[in-house]
Amino acid sequence: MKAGKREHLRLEHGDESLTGPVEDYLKAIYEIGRGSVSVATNDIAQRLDLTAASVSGMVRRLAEQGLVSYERYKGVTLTESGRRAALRTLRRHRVIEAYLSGALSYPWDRVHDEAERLEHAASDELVDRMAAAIGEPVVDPHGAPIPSREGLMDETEYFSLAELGAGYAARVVRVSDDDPEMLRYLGDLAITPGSEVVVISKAPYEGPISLRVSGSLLSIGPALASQVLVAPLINPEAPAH
Amino acid sequence: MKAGKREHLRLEHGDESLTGPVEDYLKAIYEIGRGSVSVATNDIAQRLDLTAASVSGMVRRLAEQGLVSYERYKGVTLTESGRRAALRTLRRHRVIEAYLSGALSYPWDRVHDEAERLEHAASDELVDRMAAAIGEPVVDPHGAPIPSREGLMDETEYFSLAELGAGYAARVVRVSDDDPEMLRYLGDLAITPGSEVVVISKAPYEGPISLRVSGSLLSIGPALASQVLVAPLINPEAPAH
DNA sequence: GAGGGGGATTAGTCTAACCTAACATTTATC
DNA sequence: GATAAATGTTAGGTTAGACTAATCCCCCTC
Repeated sequence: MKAGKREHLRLEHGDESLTGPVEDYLKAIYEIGRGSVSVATNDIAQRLDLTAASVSGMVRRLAEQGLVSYERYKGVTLTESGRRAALRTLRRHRVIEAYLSGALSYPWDRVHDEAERLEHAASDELVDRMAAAIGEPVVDPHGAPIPSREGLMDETEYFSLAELGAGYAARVVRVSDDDPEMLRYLGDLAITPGSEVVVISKAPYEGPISLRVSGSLLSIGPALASQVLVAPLINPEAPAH
Repeated sequence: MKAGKREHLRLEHGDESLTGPVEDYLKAIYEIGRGSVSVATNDIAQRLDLTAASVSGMVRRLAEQGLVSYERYKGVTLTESGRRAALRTLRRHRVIEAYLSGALSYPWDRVHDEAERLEHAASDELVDRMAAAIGEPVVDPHGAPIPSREGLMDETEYFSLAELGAGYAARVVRVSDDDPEMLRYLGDLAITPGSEVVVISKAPYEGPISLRVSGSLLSIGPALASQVLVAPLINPEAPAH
């Protein structure tokens, strides 16, 4: 059913040395639970493309290591130490993405996969040097915020483009980063962090959304629109949900 | 006795996807045997800091994968495919070292350890971009030759500074790269690839070697001198062995 | 050609992380 | 409040790669 055999590597760059898979679990738990909410094991399994049984096993080990708190059949929550580790990995990942894009002209649809591997091998020193070399970026190429060295991250939540009402203008702040094909498509449409969009109309019943983006008119489906986070512009009141 | 538990990671960046440990074995076999000579399992064990038993087991697996040819109690030799894989890893390692040093100002005594981890995670595309970004270097910061994309490497052999006779001048071409403390010391002495040394005198019975390096006089032991490879200058005949 | 010494191998364990299949628990529904 | 559906967990197996302890094989010496 699943990806099959795969092996692991204990990381030894600096701190407490977690394995690659452990870092991936912590990152997933953080991202699903937005840092604090309790997370279902099945959701972790889905995100990491593993079986639920594997996650149950790993989660128990994470609890033994004090990285999560966990009660059977209830969810999983990061402990303070797990949270710090997750943010450290997240910082590595996003700094690497930003560096690949900024310093080595990597196309934005390919930085994610490369960073996914490098984040487990790069030392904190390397990551800090990368960050310094490109001017201490605060977001990655997809607009995701980069945690600080100290483990602080901007946790502002944004509307998705799908939630924006007709007539409203907004600035794209972030797009989801793990589907290269989708990223290429968004890039073609000029829907990238920083660009300005105006919702011209929204067809009912999950219908297409018409937009103006940098002068041109285009139309996208709600599934895609929901992957684009925006900050509303000008309009005094927040758009209706 | 040894380093204990450690886990592994299947690499999936591009080619045939070897595990980190497998890449390390192939690299070690290549470096010990200079690419073609048959290598003793114990020598591999020593270099990788593993037990001989572990190496025996792994070498059998490598043979099954067609990466080495191996007959029990005889040595191990890389097959063509193993040789290619070794050179690919060596290229990754050295390009990364050169990049860290050239683009991120990493000190030369720390690039080795960082590259040792990154070489298993970086894709060939990333390595090629790094190489391009620093002008396609042909040697790493310690003077070791970088294999080409096509898997060709300069295999010139050099004398060590310990073999150089009194009175001879030479240019340092390469120093061994895996001992950070030694590298810092060599750096302090200005014994780095490209610098010119003259052997003033050599005390007998493994005694100290007096040198002139960039104007200053200094004296080093033969153990250190043997870690420094040089190309003789001017003098018509090769120095006596 | 009979030992010995040292290098190399096998035998048997261990661990992390995964899997499938079977079972348990919680939640939702009537 | 019983039962079905959904969700989660255990049991047991696999793999790569390491380890220790015990043994084997080659070759060198006498």
